[in-house]
Amino acid sequence: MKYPTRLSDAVHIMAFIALNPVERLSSEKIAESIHTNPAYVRQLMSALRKGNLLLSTRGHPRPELAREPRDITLLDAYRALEGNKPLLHQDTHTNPACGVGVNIQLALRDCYDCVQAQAEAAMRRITLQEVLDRYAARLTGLEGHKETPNGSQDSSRGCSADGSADSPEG
Amino acid sequence: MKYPTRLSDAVHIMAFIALNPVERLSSEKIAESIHTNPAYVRQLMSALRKGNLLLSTRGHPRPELAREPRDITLLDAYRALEGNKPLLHQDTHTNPACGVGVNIQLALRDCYDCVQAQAEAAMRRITLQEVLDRYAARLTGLEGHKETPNGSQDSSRGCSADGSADSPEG
DNA sequence: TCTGTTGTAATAATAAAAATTACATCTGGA
DNA sequence: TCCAGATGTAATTTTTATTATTACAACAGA
Repeated sequence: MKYPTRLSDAVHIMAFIALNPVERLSSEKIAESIHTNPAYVRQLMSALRKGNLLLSTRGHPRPELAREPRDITLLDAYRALEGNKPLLHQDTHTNPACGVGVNIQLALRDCYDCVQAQAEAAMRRITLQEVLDRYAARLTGLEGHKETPNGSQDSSRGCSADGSADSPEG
Repeated sequence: MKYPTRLSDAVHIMAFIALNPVERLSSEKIAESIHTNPAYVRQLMSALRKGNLLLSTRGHPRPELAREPRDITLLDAYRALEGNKPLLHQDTHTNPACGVGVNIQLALRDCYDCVQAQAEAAMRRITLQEVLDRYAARLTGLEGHKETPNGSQDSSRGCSADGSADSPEG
């Protein structure tokens, strides 16, 4: 760290809950898996709860997902944790006396909105179920090496970037 | 701040150079517009130079773009500044003894790669020329309120997110 | 009541980003 | 050649978002 890992940790929490629907699941137990502390886990769970993704009650170590994994998207989690915070950040401290600079940043905002929209569209297509499927595929892959064993969602959909593959700058 | 604004500042620098092809342009002058210090500007310029986006020589206050604005994409700048750093970060500090946690993060990586690919595709479609066009549109918009006055690239292309518009979580 | 847990606030520690300082090196002109 | 002004770059400090930690009231269940 210290790059933000809230989204990763939040998905971790939800996946962990989905994978342990039966047994007691305290924030301490989850924290052990993430290798962090229980209070941080509870903070993330609090955000997920406010985002209507998680159900949990005080003093009761049995958190539940509020919806089916296939109805929880990465974007849902992102919104719950980050609100409307963008992935790319403008510089809002340019010289106000320099109209050129101000307008360049404003022009950039339109462009960043494009990038944000595409990224969010991708996040909206990724469900918790897909993460779980990929997780399961990894586990079986360690022994048999099959693809998407339960395929409740098309995990092999791929994600071709319509602008073609990565090009060497030149 | 302190969200990263390197990309924004780098685009600012390139746009500023494109808009001032004639006069002397010292790093101090550019820094004035960004409202930062010359050394930071030179650091960014150094990265852009190494990315083959900028030409400049020691002691010579006349930086030039290495390519036409329409041949410089946002992704080019991103690569020059950030290399392969992703927009979303995995948590690489999960408990190694917890196979569940490890594999969840690995499953997440595949998903993040999707998001990254879409975001980069969007960045690849945005050129410096488009930023300049939007800048020009803003300036004229302040008086006449016209759209894309010089239209060297279709600035009004828009950026529909194929996953449909933003949905209220529910 | 007692133990264990959650929900939440407040504070500290960590680390990435930007700001700053310093200086060797170069250009162009006197 | 010498000087002023600039760049390129390294090193250090400051700032601040993120995570870690501490603390505790409120609640569940036995």
